[in-house]
Amino acid sequence: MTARAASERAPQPAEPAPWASVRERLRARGLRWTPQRRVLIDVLAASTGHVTGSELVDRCRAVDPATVPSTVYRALDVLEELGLVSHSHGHDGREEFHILPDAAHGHLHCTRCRRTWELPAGEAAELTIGLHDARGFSVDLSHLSVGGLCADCRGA
Amino acid sequence: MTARAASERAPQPAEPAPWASVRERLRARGLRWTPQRRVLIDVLAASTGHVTGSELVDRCRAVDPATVPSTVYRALDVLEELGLVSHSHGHDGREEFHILPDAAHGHLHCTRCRRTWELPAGEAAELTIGLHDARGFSVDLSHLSVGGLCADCRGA
DNA sequence: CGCAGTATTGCACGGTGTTGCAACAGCGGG
DNA sequence: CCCGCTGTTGCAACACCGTGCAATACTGCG
Repeated sequence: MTARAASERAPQPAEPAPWASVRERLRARGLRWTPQRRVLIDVLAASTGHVTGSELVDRCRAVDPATVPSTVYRALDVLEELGLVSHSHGHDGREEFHILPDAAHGHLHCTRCRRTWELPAGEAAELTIGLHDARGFSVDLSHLSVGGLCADCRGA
Repeated sequence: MTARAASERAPQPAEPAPWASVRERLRARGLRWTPQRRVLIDVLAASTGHVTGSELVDRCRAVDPATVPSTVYRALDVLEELGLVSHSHGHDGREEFHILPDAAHGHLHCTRCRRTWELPAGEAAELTIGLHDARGFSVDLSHLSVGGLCADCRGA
């Protein structure tokens, strides 16, 4: 039966370390563990990459139809403080949440095809360092979102 | 005085060339000159720097109480195509319009004090060139908005 | 000057997020 | 095991912005 080769990230209910400790992390801050937050955590644990706010609201509603948007958004604020998600604004100003940011990075999004890519810190280093030296400005890479045309769309 | 050095593009107050020719520029494209657009142009000509969409709506309403938001936003779209304004998204995803962009440039905004600064193309050159070379991605500088902490707020 | 054609307007409605507030419910203590 | 403190929720209302659609009014033309 599938032996121990389970390390191959397969059927995985996706519930690794970070999410498991959320409850304790909340308690440690005097914050509370509620059914609504549990739902959101479940949804997040089952998602990856980028999601918009309303998308998360929808998914939560799928689990618990009684879900209310404001609660989800407020819960996301809390989780952002814990560093479990980060958000930035897409081309249209809509919120995009980034789940479990493994490393600070920005985003690149094509104005035409709307695809997005991650922008590792390294590629933005000269900008961040330059601004830091020249102006004392400390860039928040996770909120950085660079718009433009991707290679494919430039061709067209 | 200052002789022919007039080439130094400065003296005009708030109603220089660009706005005066808007009507012709619209006509040249088969677009129309309407009272609503005139109001917006007046408002824009009297403003400088950055303004949010709703701020413009308010100012237009001050001139003509019958102003409707959707009309203003659509007019702004048109003016953006003419290159008279450009917009980007502020820290909160709200639209920020930049009037009469003299040169492509991005924005820097402090997450704490909410002040914003312009980011001249030069300072972002390494980023834009780097992305162009490495990924064939062509950055749209005018939509670039970099968040973070300004020197003052970093101190605090 | 009046007409026809089409760009625009106004309006109503939809989507995404935020906020104030009263009621509720975790969580620790007695 | 019940109590109370305080963090949270749900609701309702609001703000900002976009869009579909029918009515309107610029514009160029005859």
